[in-house]
Amino acid sequence: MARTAGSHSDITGPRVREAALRLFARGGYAAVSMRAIAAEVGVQAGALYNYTPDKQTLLFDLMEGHMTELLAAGVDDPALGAEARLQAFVAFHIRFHHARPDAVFIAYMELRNLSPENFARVEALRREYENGLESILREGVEAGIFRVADTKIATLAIIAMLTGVNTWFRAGGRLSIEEVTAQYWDMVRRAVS
Amino acid sequence: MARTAGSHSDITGPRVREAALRLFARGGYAAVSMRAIAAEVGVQAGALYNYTPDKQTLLFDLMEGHMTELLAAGVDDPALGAEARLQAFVAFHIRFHHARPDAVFIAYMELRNLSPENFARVEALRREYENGLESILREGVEAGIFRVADTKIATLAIIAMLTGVNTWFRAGGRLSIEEVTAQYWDMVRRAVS
DNA sequence: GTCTATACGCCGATAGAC
DNA sequence: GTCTATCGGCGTATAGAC
Repeated sequence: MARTAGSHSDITGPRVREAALRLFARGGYAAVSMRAIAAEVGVQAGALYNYTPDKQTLLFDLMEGHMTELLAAGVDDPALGAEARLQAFVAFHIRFHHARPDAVFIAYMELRNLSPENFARVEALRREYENGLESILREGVEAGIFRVADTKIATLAIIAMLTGVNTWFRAGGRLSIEEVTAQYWDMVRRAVS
Repeated sequence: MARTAGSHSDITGPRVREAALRLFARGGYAAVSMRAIAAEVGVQAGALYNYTPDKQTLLFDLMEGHMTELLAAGVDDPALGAEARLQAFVAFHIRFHHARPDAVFIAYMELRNLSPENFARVEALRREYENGLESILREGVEAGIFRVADTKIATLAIIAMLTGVNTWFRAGGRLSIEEVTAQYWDMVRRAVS
C-alpha cells in the first residue's frame, strides 16, 4: 500500500504506547507529560495526537489492553480437577505478571486517574478475571477437596498475595521465579485445604 | 503563651497534614497542587510554607509519620507462643490498616515520588516492620509449630495478602471487619502449618 | 504524518506588606 | 502567620504549513 513520505503510522503507534507504558510506570500518569512521551518516541508533542485523542485515552488503552491480554491468556481447563486447576492458575498468574511488570504496575496504581466510564470498564475486566479463580475454588469446595469459608474472600486474598510477588521479586536474586512459584503454590494449597 | 493576632500555628499545621493526606490519597501526589491543599485548609498557598519547606517534605512527613505510628503500635509479645503471636499480628495489621486507609494508600502508592534519600528512610521502616513478622515465623519454625520453606517469602506473601483487604473492604458490606479478620487468620494459619 | 508555533492556564515557590 | 502579587516555567491541546 502506497504511503505518503514521512508516514509511519504503523510503527509510531506501538512506539507511543510502549513509551507511555514505560514512563507512566516509572513516574506516574500525572507526572509524565505528553512532551516527555514524545521525546521518548523521538517526535514532537503534537504528533502524538495522531495516535490518541488525548492523554486519558492513552492511559485507558494501555490498561484495557493489559486486562484483555490477561483474560485471553488464561490457561484454565475445566476438565481438570480443582487442585490441578488452582495450581495452574497460581503458576500462570505469577508468570504472566512477572513478564510485564510495567503494565501490572499501571493497572494497579493508575485506576484513580481513569475517568469514571473508563474505570468502570477496567473494573469489569478485573472482576471477570477474579471470577475465573473463584469458580475454581467453588468447584473444589463442592467436590470436598478445598475447605474455604468464603470463596470471594479467598479469591481476593490469593490474588493479592500472588500479585505481591511483583513488588519484591528481582531476577538474579536468591531465588528463581520457578522456586518462588513453587513456594507460593505450597502456601496457597495449604491455605485452602 | 501570648500570640500575635492571626497566629494559628498549633492548629493550622495539623490541618495542613490532614488536608494533604486526604487529597494525596484521592488524587495522587503529582496531581494535587499546593493551591488545592491551601484551599482545603482555608488559607492561601503561600501560608503553607510556614509548615513545610516544600511539597516533597510534606509527602515524606506523612509517610514517615505513618510508618512510625505503625511500628510504635505493634502488639507483639515475645512471651507468647508463635501461633498466638502470629494471630495477634494478623488481627493488628488488618485493624491498624483498616483504620487509616488514606495513609496506607499513600504509603504504598507514592513511594516513587519520594526523593532517593527519603525513599531509603521509608523503606528502612518498612523493612523493620517486615522483620517483626519474620521473627514470629522463624520462632514458629524452630519450635516445630510452623512449616515454612522460606520465612522471608512467607512474610512478604502474608503482608501482601493482609494489606489487600484495604483495596476491597467497605464497612456496611456483607461481612464485618471482625469476620474478615477471622477468615484471613484461618488462611494464614493453614498456609504456615 | 510530522513539524513549528502558540493559546491559555496552572505549577511550585518567593517577596514584602500588614 | 497570613495575605497579595508575582516570577519563570511547564502543562495539554490545537492550528496551519509542509
